[in-house]
Amino acid sequence: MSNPQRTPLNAMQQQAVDHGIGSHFGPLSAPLLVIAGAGSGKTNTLAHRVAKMIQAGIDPRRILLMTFSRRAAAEMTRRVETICAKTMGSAVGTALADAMTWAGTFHAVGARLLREYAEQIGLQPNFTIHDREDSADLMNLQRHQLGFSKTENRFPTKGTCLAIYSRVVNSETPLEAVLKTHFPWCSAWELELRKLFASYVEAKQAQGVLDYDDLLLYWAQMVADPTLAADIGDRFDHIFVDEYQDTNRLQSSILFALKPSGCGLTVVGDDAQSIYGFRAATVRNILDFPDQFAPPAAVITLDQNYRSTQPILNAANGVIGLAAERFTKDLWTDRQSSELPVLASVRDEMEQARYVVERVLENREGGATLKQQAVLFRTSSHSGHLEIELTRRNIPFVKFGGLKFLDTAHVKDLLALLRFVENPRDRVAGFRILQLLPGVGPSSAQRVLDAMAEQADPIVALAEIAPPPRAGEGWVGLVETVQQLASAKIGWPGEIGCARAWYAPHLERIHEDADARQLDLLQLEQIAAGYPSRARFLTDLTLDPPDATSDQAGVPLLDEDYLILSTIHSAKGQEWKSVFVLNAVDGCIPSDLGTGTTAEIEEERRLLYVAMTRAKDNLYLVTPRRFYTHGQPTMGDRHVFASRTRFIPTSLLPLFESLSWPVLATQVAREAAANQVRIDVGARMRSMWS
DNA sequence: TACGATGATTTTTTT
DNA sequence: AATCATCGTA
Repeated sequence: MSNPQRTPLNAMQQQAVDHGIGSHFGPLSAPLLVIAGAGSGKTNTLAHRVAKMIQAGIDPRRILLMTFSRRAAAEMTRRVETICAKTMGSAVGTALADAMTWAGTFHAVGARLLREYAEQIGLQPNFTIHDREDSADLMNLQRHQLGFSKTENRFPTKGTCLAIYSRVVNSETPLEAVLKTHFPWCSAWELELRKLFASYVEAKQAQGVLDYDDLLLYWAQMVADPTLAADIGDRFDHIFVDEYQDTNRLQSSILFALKPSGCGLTVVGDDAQSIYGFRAATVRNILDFPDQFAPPAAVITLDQNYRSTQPILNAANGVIGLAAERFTKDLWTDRQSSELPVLASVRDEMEQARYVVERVLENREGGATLKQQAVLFRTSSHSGHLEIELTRRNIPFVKFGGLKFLDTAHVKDLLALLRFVENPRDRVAGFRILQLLPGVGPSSAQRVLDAMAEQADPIVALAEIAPPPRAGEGWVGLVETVQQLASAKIGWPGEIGCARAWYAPHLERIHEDADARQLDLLQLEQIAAGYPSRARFLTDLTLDPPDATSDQAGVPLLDEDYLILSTIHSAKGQEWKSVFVLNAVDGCIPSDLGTGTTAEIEEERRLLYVAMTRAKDNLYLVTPRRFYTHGQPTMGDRHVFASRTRFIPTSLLPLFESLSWPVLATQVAREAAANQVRIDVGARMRSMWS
């Protein structure tokens, strides 16, 4: 995330910065929508606007800034600080930006407010938060309890159930409609699903547990009460929302409840970059925003791009220009270049990996560091071959998206223990921990948790319960550890060391590669040391997990150079000198899994657009002519022939430089082969007569 | 009741 | 490749 623009603000940017500030509205300006195209200096503009408000006397603690990731929030505050420091003196500027305490994701801000208001809305303040997998596990428990796991026809899996539930909540749409449009193959289960969801909600409440959706849902419910809405809304003079195209109905409901008049509201986004439809985000939020208010919100469009060269923009505009729905703008730039984006055809994914590595190294020779280059892909697994090739050639890389550190079993085990101590009614955590003991399975665990749930103090109850019959000596160790952790005698971060000491022998017993995993846990302990308390650690980690994985355990040091590998989704808001897009073929982009509706296909098109617009100087789209389908029992061959993505039809080809790699492979090979041949013509001639 | 083995079914993207 | 349900065995 370098600064794309060092020149002064352009006219439109300045207008966005100044809107409503210093007018008769005062700093509490009328609502503003900024349509900010890719690379249009959005972050910079927004940071200037925030800084200007602070300079105008607004208390930074009364500014709410909601971004898509914590990383984006941190970047924004950093920029605000720089700007303030320049104009107000560095000490003052830094102090003011430090006071921007309300910067984070919707979910993180929601969690913080809910803890504060817990008592008033009937929540226990020490609630724990379930990540996606914990939620799925709880859903699974209810699914079993209701007997849906042994229906005659297969009942939807826990993941599917959760996805349906989540969409109902986030899109504020009835179950029936959600099933019909997004999960038609589950329509027959509507009645059972309704029952399941009811029981899921009850379980969460009984256990003092919230899932991701609850953070928004409870918040929305809270501000549905006018008194509370006014109370919370008045805490903020101004609310900024970034990436507004990727918010859902629930989020916009919250926003309008906080600021019903729209005064003090700035939202920023780009309708052409809406790529989170699968999370119930709707592009309507941004398109309909102006008309929510009377008079309508002001709209300012930033369409000058400071990032990419004109040929890259031409290609990107070409792709998005074929969208079914017309978009609000075309991007343009001053950055001329004679280099067209490359469309490289390679034999298969192996060749693709080699091609990318060759180009990356070549670029490095040309002066670009590894960090200035990124490889993007639709699905996490698409980078598999590349990762192997990079490892083989000792090129360091960091991967964003896909499987994470926190999703590994051993990390989850350790966190579950801490969460169980934090909230002993959290059955998913308890279930997991209890079953780590040899001789304890689902039913023993169930019994223990039932007995704990009945008592006022579950921790005390745990010590008094008769141990499960086959739990053995491990039982005492667990009980003692839990009590010790709960007693608060050790304190934070010492507790995690204690938890790890208990877990170590189990890790040893369960996993072959215990040593490598042990290192992960040590790293977790390091991370834990940076948090003030157990509660904060658990909350922050689930809401903002470290999102990178690399070939080594842990992320390389900051001063090391490494190549970026990322899913397109995780690449949002970022930019690199050179960008490679893997598998630009039908079946990958668009993914053949979700090409049911036109809306889904359109989202895939925008995904390619997002990927292309990350590039500053060089863009390479790679298309393997065939790739191997792993897993699915495809009839006969395990590979499938691929064709160029449908989003780049022949009419767009002039915008690219098409090439095949390895260059002239067959020709070179033929020449080489011809060179190898040695025949003795003379001998043949002689033998003709013998 | 715990737990390993076997056979069937499968969605990707993330706070 | 991975997960889930069910069955057989201790």
